[in-house]
Amino acid sequence: MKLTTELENMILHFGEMASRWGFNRSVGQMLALLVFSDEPLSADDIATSLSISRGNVSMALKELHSWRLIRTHREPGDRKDYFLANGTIWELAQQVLAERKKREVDPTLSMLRSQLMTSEQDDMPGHARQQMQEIHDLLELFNHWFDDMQHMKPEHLKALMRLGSGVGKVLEMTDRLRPKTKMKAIGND
Amino acid sequence: MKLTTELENMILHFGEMASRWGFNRSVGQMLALLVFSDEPLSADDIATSLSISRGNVSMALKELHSWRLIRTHREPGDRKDYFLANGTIWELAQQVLAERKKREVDPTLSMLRSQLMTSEQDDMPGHARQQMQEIHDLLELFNHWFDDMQHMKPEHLKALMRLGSGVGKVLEMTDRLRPKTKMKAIGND
DNA sequence: CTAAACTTTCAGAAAATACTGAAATTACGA
DNA sequence: TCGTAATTTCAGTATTTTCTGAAAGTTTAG
Repeated sequence: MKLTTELENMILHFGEMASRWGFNRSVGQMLALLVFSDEPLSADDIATSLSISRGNVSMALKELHSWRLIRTHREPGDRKDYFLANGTIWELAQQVLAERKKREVDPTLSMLRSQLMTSEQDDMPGHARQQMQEIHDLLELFNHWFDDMQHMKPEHLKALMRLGSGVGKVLEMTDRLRPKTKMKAIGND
Repeated sequence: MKLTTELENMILHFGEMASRWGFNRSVGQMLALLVFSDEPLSADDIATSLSISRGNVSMALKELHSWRLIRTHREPGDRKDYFLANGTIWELAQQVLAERKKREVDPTLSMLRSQLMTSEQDDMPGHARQQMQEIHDLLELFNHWFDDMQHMKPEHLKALMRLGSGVGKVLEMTDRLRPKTKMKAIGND
């Protein structure tokens, strides 16, 4: 696996961005390498291409598996494992977002939920409790919305995104035309 | 600023989550403290409440300012600066997302853009170039959509999120009724 | 202008995170 | 089942990130 300078630069860039995306440099570089490779690569291929240790590759592969971003391919009569990206770019992005939601949102939501449940009329200042409720409600809204979006067909989701805020206009109009539907929450400012 | 155990726990939680949200523990704790406080706090108040050094507070305040998450309040006849959260929870969340987009998406998008512009018919493998194009298109779509959403009124945006994937149904229906609008991209799978 | 009150900076220390490589373990073909 | 090829683990090391506290800088009342 000889890399051109340009591909190499792109892989290095993904390595540098990795920590901002929730994983470490090696994981980022390896994901890029596998996404850009048109054939599955062995762990040794990866270690050689990126000049990192075999042990590091093994740990990073585990991490990538746990994010469901790669899968293993086995060649009959060959003991080696070969690895490749687990789906299209769109699917990988969905997977990353889902995993990040799980790590970045869910723990806080559950902490807020239990806090707001248990403490009834505490010695906690009213303003603090109110702010916690706001954060809770925002995260809950986000969570439901996100789950819903994840279940939409990619093509529908893409079309919806392309429509952008235009969707608001369409819904307002629809609402005016059909005031008995559940969309009536729109336009109440 | 004496903290109750429960408030304290919540602040510690925000500190632990901070690194996943793009800042460090002190910044996370301080943001939580200021969000939950019903009055502006001085740098010394903060250092005392959180048991961290004055220097650390100063650096974290700079960071919070750069994210536009706090603002400074000055009391006439008092030399101290006092700090408070810069808006509602919703506004703070928007601000965090905007800043994260800037740090997590924009650099990669511009790198991909220049790569795809300059290299015409390179020695770069076709599959790699194709994948880069896919990532580029996805990030561009996301960026436009995100900008659009940011310009919507919070109440409209909340209503839209509450509607969830229901919006797809509404649009499909609207589309069937009004096939000449630009929403016709919906439903082509 | 001076001095006290407050804030910022930054070198070094501490803590957290990532990486290496050799040893242990596992998986496979014969 | 055995031997070997491959993978995983993890203790030790290296690197990166964060934090401290003292010194330098800034602001303001008098």
